Amino acid sequence: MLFHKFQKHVNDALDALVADGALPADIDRSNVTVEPPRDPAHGDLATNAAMVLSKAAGKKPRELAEGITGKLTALDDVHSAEIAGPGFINLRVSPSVLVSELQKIAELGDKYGQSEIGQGVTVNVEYVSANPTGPMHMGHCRGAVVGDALADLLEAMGHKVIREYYVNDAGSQVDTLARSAHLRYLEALGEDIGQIPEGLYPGEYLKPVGEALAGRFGDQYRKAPESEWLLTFRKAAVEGMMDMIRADLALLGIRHDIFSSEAELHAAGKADAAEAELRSRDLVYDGVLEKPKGKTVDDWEPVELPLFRSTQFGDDQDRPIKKSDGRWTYFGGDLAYHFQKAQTADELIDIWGADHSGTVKRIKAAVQALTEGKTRFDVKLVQMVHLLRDGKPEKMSKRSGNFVTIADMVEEVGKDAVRFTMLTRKADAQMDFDFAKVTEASRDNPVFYVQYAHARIQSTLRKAAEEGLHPSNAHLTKLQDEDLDLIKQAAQFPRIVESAASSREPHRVAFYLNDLAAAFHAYYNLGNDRPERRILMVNDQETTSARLFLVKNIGQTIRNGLALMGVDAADKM
RNA sequence: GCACCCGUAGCUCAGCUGGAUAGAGCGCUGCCCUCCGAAGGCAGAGGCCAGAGGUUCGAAUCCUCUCGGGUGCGCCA
Repeated sequence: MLFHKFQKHVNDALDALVADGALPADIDRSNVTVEPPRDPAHGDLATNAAMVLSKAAGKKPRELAEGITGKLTALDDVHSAEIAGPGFINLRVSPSVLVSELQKIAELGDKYGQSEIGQGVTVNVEYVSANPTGPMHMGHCRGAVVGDALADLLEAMGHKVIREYYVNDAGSQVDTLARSAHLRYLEALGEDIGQIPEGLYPGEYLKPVGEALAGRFGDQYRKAPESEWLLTFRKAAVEGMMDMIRADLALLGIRHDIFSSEAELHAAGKADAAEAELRSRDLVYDGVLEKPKGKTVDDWEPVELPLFRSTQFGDDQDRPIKKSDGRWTYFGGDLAYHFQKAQTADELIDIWGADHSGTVKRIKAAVQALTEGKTRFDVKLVQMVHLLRDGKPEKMSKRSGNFVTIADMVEEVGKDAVRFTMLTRKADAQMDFDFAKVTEASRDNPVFYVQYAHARIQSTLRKAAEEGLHPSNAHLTKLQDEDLDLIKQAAQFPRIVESAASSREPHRVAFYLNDLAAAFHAYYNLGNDRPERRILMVNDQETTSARLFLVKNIGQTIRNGLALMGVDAADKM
């Protein structure tokens, strides 16, 4: 990859200066960067090496820069190296470097942009993890897309990735679900259930579950006391909900490797084991919490509970792992769950909705305590999405009556628009999702704009083929400045993917693709005013073959980027 | 009261983990289709990066405080 190549060139130049005695051998180079400058007029790449190292080297930046440029200009890959500003070294790369990068795209195909920096490191990405009490709605959507795209990115970096969903099937909300299902079961048996009572789930999505239960058990549990059917109904209802959720996720192209059940976790004694471990290290103790501040609590009574010392890790207060009735708190289970995940992965990532931001500290504390700080653990918070239609808030769904489901969204605008749009904002900023705008065929809709670029490329290739013109790498020396500039844009791709993966910010790929598409559209339009800048020129088949080769691989790059976001590339539209 | 996130052009947002004169789209002004997809492109105007301190060769970016917006804060999940 082009950037690594020049990083190496700079590094070699520094080695050479060390050999010359011009630099101390043990100098810290970790801050040396090789990046494209913000202003293209400054060249293709710039390094800050001279500025960063000047102090330790005991030399003025420009003096050091002269030594470095001296080494760099001797290289074939370097067309020119100039010192600028406070000590930047601006590099222009040789055309041959760009041409070989283009060949690289063609050679690697779908794999262009991938890397091996993640080899040998397993990352567990937990995302969605919606409660199994109803269908997926838009509140889950962004986290689902961001988590899935992040998993794709990490895989592209060579990581082994485990995509995991934590099923909260142990809490009291599952009892509520079971009772709601029982009501639907009675309904399926022909009883008039009237209004769904307050406190139960009113959604019609439970009807099929009730029918299935009626089919399975007949009227066995019609009159039976709750204690006889609750467990059975819980299990069946959760399974029904999970089937529905899996189907909803499939609409978005999302599939998890593992669904971990909270109930099974407890049944297997994992929480007990985690508690015992933490107690042995005095990180869990029995204590009484103070009355919460800032909120009036009517029924507050001080109770002794097993508490995790999360304050030792920066949390505001210690957190209970069990309730006064002896059952595990959500946190108690989550703590054990993360410990379990850490057994099979080197790094953990959780994708959470911003409404859970208050619990980040305690779970980070727990992971740090349980893994003794050895497991890297990030919680990525995904901010709220406001649904709009033509700029006006839209909260209701026609179909479900009370909330907009993922199925509604995908049905209306399509998987690609949903996924791409969810990635057009950094995750920690709130975003608007306007039903009217995400399907608009215009410049300011990035989904369309990028897909249009790809379709335009495919169309050009088709048209060329009709005229007997084909892409070929036989005459790439015919490529001129504007062609090479487009290669430069494509050559950024591996770097962008790498930075998006390491910073855990999948939206960078979306913004990059928008830039690449813009560069292509501008390139394409050059031919409007200047016939010699057209891609297809029947009287110059050599240049045409080279440009077709270029354009074809721009298409490849766009496709690869879209694939990382789980978006299909259109060949025509 | 406390914690977390956000504050960049009139509007919606980027800003590559600290780099050079802060970018893009929309909107506004003026251009480019007898010509590969104009569903596109080119050019122009538009900024005290919320504010104040600090860190350093260098800050929109890191630290502290203030202001404004959002989210959350019980043994819920």
